[in-house]
Amino acid sequence: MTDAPKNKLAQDAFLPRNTRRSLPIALLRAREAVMSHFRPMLSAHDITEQQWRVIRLLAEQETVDASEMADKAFILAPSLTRIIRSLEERGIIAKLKDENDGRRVLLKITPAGMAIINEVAPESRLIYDRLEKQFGREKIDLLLDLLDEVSTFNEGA
Amino acid sequence: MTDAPKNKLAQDAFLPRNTRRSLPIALLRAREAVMSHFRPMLSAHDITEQQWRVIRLLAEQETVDASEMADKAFILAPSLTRIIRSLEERGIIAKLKDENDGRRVLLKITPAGMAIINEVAPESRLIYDRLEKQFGREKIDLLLDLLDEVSTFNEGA
DNA sequence: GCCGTTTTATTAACATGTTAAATATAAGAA
DNA sequence: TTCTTATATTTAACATGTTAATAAAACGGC
Repeated sequence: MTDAPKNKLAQDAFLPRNTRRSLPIALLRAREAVMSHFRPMLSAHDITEQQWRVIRLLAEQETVDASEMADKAFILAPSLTRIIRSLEERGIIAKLKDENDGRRVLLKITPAGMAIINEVAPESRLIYDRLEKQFGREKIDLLLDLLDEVSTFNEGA
Repeated sequence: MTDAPKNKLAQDAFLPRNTRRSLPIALLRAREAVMSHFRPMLSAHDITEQQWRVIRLLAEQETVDASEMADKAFILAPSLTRIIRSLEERGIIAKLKDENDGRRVLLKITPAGMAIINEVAPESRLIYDRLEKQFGREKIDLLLDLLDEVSTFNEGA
């Protein structure tokens, strides 16, 4: 107890918190815990988590342009380009041209895509409801509020 | 107002919540908001976020085997294999053999790696402290507690 | 000690994340 | 109109995420 270990870093004050109390890793862990409940179901329908985010937005809104999709599904443009290409090749979504702006790509769900939505959406809802029931609605709302606050205070930096 | 739009999905009850109240996306957004403060600094030191997670754990613990590293840094084994190879090639960490178990890979920081730690750790601490000050320590603690709960209730599924 | 099983790490293959650069179209100023 | 600038998307290049398969070493029963 008298000697401190020689091989420890000198300035403990500068060391980061342990991983369980590190916000970035805690967010990663929590997200993975949640997604682990959804991934097997999505995988059974041959779609990835990100592809599902794209597809389900097209269930809510007839046509969405790529920029709005990237924003709402929180997917970076280069990833979205690849996802769109893949989903289009598989006949799940269709690309349309915007008559008013030749730069934009409009996205639309196909009947095949709608079929996937109608299969996946209820299963997804069930899983989410179960999570909500186990964890508690109020706690989830509180968590969502806090997360929203974290997401929107970037300007002060 | 009399006719509902034809092209809307029939079973609204099955549709997921909007993206701002979707836990998976909310976690993703929050994480990105936090990391956006760290990424430029890490990038200036030519390391990625994941590489930093590996490096900094080696500042706390002399030697760590790959399994423990994967667990604590929350990095999947295949990703870790590549990160270790990259960091070793750059002389930032070293691989050792475990004399008691030929399967295991032990990791150790090098002097070059230690130099990086001594540069990055204080900057990282500053950024985190600023975030903590802006957001509030109690709020962060509450958030961490909630995230930890989310991360550890997997068994019930 | 032998053999089937388990564990640890790596490899393979494909999808996505990330930044920078390129391309095409639109918008605006001169 | 013409030129410059801004915006939307794509491409390129590299890093990581993700699952399945493989390889090698350890373990356990016999």
